[in-house]
Amino acid sequence: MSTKISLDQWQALIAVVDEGGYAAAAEALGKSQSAISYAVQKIETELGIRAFTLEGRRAKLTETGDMLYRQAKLLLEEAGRIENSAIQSSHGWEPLVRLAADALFPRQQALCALVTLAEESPLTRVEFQETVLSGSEEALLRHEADVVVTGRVPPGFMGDHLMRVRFIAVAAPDHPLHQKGELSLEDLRAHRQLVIRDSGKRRLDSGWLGAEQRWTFSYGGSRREALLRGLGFAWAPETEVEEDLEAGSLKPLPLKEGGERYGDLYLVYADGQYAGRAARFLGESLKASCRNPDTDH
Amino acid sequence: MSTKISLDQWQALIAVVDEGGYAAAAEALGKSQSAISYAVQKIETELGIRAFTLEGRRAKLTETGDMLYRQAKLLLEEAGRIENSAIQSSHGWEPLVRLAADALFPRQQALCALVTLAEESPLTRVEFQETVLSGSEEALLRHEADVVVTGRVPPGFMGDHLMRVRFIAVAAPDHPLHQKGELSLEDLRAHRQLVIRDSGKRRLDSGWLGAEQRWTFSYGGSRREALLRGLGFAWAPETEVEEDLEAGSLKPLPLKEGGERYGDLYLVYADGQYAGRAARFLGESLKASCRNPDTDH
DNA sequence: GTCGACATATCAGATATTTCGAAGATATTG
DNA sequence: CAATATCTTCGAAATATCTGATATGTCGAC
Repeated sequence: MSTKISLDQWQALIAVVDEGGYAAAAEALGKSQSAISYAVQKIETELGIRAFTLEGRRAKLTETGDMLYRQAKLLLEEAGRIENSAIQSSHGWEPLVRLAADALFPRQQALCALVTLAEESPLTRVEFQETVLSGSEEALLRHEADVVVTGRVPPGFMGDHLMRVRFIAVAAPDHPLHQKGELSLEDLRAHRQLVIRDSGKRRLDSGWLGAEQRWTFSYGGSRREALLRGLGFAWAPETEVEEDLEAGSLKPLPLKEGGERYGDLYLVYADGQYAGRAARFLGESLKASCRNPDTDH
Repeated sequence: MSTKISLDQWQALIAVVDEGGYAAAAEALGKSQSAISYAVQKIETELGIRAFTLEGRRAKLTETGDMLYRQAKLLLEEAGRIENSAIQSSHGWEPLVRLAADALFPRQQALCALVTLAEESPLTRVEFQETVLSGSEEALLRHEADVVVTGRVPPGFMGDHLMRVRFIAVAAPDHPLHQKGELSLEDLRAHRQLVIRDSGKRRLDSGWLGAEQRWTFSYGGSRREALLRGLGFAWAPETEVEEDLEAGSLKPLPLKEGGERYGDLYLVYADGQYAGRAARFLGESLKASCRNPDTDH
């Protein structure tokens, strides 16, 4: 493997782009302009390409330069991550754990696990991202989370089965669908379905059911509002609508067939066997909370 | 971003592991032994960890060191790739294009596109990997291919729809299923199904159909043999069994319902908009061959 | 136990690379 | 056209890395 270009050199290039100029880059990196200039030139001569062109008195990225910038940025992030994880692997708890959980996962259980973690390691900060459909997978692939609860485990990752989620079709009690007695899936097709938008960049249509009309919500809370107002029906995870069912503000649709759908959720560590101590602890807490759902608090 | 450790230092660590010792690593990198020692120590002091322990007179990786080794190896590969792609982005054709195509994709069309590429750029070498199910996705995620034909586009990648594949259930003419007249899916369940093994590390069961018995083949050719001998039935892409159907050595099963299944194939570039010239050309050829399947040769 | 072969650690000086500061080049601004 | 802003260039200085010699420690043989 060649590797003629050092990380410092890539960093110089990145700084020039991010800071908008050689001088600013030098400032940001605590070096002199000429050092930056030297580093960038070195990249250009070593690779035999031009990363910047002098557009007037301003440096402008070339097409090639843009490619290098993006890739190098990932490279540096990767390098930084390795160093951090090294430090954390020997010392105790990492300072930050990022959890990405599919919205299907009961929020209660996630919070419960986070509380358990906080009790064990109060100094570990937490970032909690709620994702929809491909969002959790994406967080994993982009290394934007350390612990992920997802419905699909991408190839190359190990997933622990966490729980099975039961979906039921629900609507407000005064919704027209509740006036018809037993329903077939065909009956649903004619009514408005309320779905939640994929939080991933690539919007996957989950295609639950080919309803003619569908309204899309970016967040479960707003969908619930719409459901309560009778604006449509939805396939919702049992746990999400439990309270509304008890309160009678939502009622399950009386489907003849296919009245239940299931989805599975898996626990995945972004760093596999090298997950940090806090990540591992959080993962175990999540698993525990799925084994004894009664001990919720 | 911290990045206290340089690529050269990581390279030293990697060489020590790969070559089995400091002295050998020095030899391999064309440096002195003390330089290696210095580099590794620098990593250890900067990160405050120990990568090696002296086990007797031999250096042995610690748990932490093992983690670093693996991650650093990826880091260096990444760095090398960036440099290469930079060089290629300005100069013409890259020297190597790696195509990973799902086995569902008609081999004829893949080869046809490769021939077109070879005519245009004879010096570009080609690596062609045939994958099954998650295998193509995995090739993409691990950056083991430049151009991928896959049934599933992982989040974060852009996929062009290439073609729709029609599956039909087939068996040899003398197979018991052909004696029964019209069949339901239930009838299939009782017979042996011949499936192709997922080529990804994580073996996904595609769960086409819950047959009680299934035999798994790692390669389509061997499954065909088994089909011809009447050892079971299979869901096969239309194009794959075309000839056998014409020759009468296989017959489609007369299913009452669900006699057809469909799968979609997408074209994905591993490097997105920065795909090399040859990769792009190959991708376009693949798309063209799907638009005019008649021009095959 | 003592010795030699082997493997890594350490040290001082040599070498290479990176950085700095100042001066130079070029384009924009008023 | 001067004043300003920005990147380049260049020699000198600072820093990091490397080398070769030597130290330390282990293993196995006798």
